[in-house]
Amino acid sequence: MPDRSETPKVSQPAVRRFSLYYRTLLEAQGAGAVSISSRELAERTGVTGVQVRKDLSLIGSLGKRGLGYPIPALMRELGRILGLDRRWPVVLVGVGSLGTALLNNVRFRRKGFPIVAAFDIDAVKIGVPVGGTPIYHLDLLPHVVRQQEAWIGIITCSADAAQLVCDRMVEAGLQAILTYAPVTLEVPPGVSVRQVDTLVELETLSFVLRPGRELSEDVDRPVG
Amino acid sequence: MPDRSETPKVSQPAVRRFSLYYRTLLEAQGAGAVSISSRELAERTGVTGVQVRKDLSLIGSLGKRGLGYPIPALMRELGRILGLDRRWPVVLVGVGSLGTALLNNVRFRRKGFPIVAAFDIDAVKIGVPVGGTPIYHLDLLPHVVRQQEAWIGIITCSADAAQLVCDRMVEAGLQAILTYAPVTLEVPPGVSVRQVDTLVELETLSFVLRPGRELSEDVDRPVG
DNA sequence: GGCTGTGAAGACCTTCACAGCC
DNA sequence: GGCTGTGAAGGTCTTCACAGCC
Repeated sequence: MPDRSETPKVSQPAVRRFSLYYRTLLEAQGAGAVSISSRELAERTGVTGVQVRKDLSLIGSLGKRGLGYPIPALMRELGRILGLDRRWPVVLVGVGSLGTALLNNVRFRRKGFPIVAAFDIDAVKIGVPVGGTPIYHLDLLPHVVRQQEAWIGIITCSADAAQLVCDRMVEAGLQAILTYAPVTLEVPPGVSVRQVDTLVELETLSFVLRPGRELSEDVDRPVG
Repeated sequence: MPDRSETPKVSQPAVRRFSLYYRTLLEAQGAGAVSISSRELAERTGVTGVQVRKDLSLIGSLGKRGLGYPIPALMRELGRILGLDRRWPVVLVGVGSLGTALLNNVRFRRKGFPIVAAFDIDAVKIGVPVGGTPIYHLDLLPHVVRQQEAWIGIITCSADAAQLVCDRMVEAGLQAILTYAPVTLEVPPGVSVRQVDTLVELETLSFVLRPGRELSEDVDRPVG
């Protein structure tokens, strides 16, 4: 079966690097640059130059030998592959301190991932906007998801409630979930989950620090 | 050269899974279990059974065929490998909303990673403890790091300040840094960096959601 | 029957070496 | 000289198949 898709096969690690490249290109463009070399892209993202070229060769021969890559064309392609050529409304459940921190971050809105609504079950929190985002009762989730055409949900509630919240998100039609709760979520096929867990990160660090390692060496810099 | 170390070579992905196994063992132990099968460990962490057995075989033949793995022995070994057999004091720089959220999380203290001090340069924040943690001026970092014997630092300041804060952490002697700032940090060899970036996670999700993918499929569930 | 342990195979990802273009 | 592009090699991680034990 021929691959009709315009998007080449790109691995999970490559997606993360693409995201870093895109950010760097945005900065370089803001600084007035019109093209950029794989070496500079590499230095500013913490990967090797060959890796950058290999990654970018996947999306076609955009680079000019001796010159580097044209920033506008590269951004257009990367943006298309990452799905950044549109706006992705996001909903958030769990308006605790972490949820509040995310709601106060204007970066997501600026980058095309506006948190359009947040949900909780605490009557005290409902109705009082945080960072300009309205807070609704969790029961309104399906309605708002449909109305706003949201596909992505963020879970910032307690570990105890996370699976229940996840189930309701799936029920409401969300197909991608980013969770900060320290539990493994079960989802039906077709739904993507990403988990951010600070404790796991700290334990990864204590692993490299623990006595017994022969020599300190750089740990790679995955984007977490 | 013979490997005198008691710790087998364990890959980065394996470390993350070990962390998940450890958490699950803790839960199972709390529920009164004394042994656990690879299948159950697998289901509760979202990895495959073979993967669990392969991982655990690295640390010696602790399992009993037909019975599963003895929880206490397994936890002891995993804990030793992850470096959880001691307490790791942590310092944090940047008492904004994200920093505050982390300071209010009691989980880190309970799990052996107490945030013993936080730092900022905003006079309004200095001196007012958050979540029981004292807030000092950034200039005191080296002193507190030495006094508390901290090795791990968390960066929750703005992107602009992150590299400077990172440099001061390294100067103060920290060897492991967990950063939430969306910039690639440069550190000397011997210092480990982990980065958590919500926007990169969201872009990873928009990648799987973008139109053009032939069929929805599960994205693996890496832990942050 | 249920379960662990492990060499071999496979899939995946990165690095190397070098060809090719400006 | 500077830089990109890419097949081949190398390395790492996961899955398979099945042996072995309770």
